Amino acid sequence: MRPNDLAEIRNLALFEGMEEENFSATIQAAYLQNFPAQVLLANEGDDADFLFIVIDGCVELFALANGREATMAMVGPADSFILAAVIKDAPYLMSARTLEKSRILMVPAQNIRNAFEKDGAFARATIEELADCYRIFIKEYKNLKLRTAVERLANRLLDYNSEQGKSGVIKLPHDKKRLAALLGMTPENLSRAFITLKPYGVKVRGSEITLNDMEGLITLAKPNQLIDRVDG
Amino acid sequence: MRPNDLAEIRNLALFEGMEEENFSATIQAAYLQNFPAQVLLANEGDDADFLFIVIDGCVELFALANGREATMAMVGPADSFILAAVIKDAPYLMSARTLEKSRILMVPAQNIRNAFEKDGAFARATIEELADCYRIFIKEYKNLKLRTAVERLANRLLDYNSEQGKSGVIKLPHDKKRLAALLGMTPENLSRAFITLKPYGVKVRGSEITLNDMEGLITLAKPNQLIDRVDG
DNA sequence: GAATTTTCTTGATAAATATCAAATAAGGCG
DNA sequence: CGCCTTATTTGATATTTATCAAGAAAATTC
Repeated sequence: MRPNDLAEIRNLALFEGMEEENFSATIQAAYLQNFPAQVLLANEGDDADFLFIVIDGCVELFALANGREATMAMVGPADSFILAAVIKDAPYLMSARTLEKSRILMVPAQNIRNAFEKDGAFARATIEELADCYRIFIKEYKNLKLRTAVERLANRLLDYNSEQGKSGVIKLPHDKKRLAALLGMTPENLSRAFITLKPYGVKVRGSEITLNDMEGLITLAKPNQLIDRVDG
Repeated sequence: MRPNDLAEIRNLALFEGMEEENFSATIQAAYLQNFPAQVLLANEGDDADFLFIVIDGCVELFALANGREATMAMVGPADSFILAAVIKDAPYLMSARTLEKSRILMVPAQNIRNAFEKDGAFARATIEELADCYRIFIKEYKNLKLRTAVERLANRLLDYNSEQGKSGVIKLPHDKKRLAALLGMTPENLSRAFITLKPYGVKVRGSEITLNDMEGLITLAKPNQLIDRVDG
């Protein structure tokens, strides 16, 4: 592992307050790996052998059942995933695949569990991290249960706009098939949802979306701090 | 607070390993309250002033948006709720109401946060509790995203059957309006879902359900350890 | 840059789910 | 018990979403 990488990892919220001794012991056992796109990192149902942390790139968390596939979340730099399974020493509830070339830190589950037994600061950081991830999923669950497909899309566009500097011009961060899966709809439906949003100033040109009527879009979307990541 | 109650609370997973000193400090500040049915205990959007723990009774967690209401979870004895908001010192993402006469322990949020700063055992118990609740919600999210309404009902019936001694005769723990909301459908749709399950040996007599064809029902439901609480 | 593959869109249709209205059943109360 | 309220079911219909089948557009490969 390069010293650069080490510093970057040390700065992750999860490891920040950890005692030096515990940090080096934990990291010594970890692997920083480069993966190409479309690699399966974890398989739903398998025992939680590793905690994963995305250093660079993008990972899709998904689940399968009854011949259907659901995208559960997209994970980017500085995000960990499947922490709860690692803590419970239980099977992963989600699978994970890289969507692009990605650098991933893999920490053996046992080391994580040892570390928060020994290190109070790490235990507290773990609590924070868990609470954060937990709240994100509660919001996603509310999103799915309380909103129609068009509303979910509208709010997601507002989120992307906020993340990308509120310029009114968005670059979709994933292809539309994946965006559809993330929003809990089919690709065909996503196309139609975009058409439904046309009267609200939403212009689609490939993966570039322009928002020309923020007022109108917000009226339709009704963004909500208790559901959305960022408020439009 | 009666000594009986105190012993009961001491045995809750969350407080079990806590140092005596921290436990009494935490509990001294807490309230054990009796509430009638239909009392709003927490309101979505409010600051997290209390961690709630159900000692007796039943509490519904729900959320509102766009004129719709979604039931998020049902909480029973020994379950805590809205722990993540308390930890993050952030607004509740869900509201909570008693469904029946209930005894609820209310611990001021600040005491919880103090306690896991000071007490390693409590921090670890908090991690476990959070991870458990988190995984339950991931499962619910998968349930909603991967299954049809009829499948969700079929699996819920199998869960209830497992919980209630696998006798093949179930007493629904909530009225059908609430069951429908919990399963993410309308009451009308729940009625029709029961009719759909009739050929699979599901007999409805009020809130008593009889399962006469477990084989068939399981074939339809395809219960899944990675979604359901208990495997049929 | 032409061919090929993949992604995205569109149209037609089907299935799932919700809504509205009314009837029925069940439970609580005087 | 009989009345009244609430919960549940049923029917008719509308809406939402999915599916299937082509096309059109983009991206990739050679």
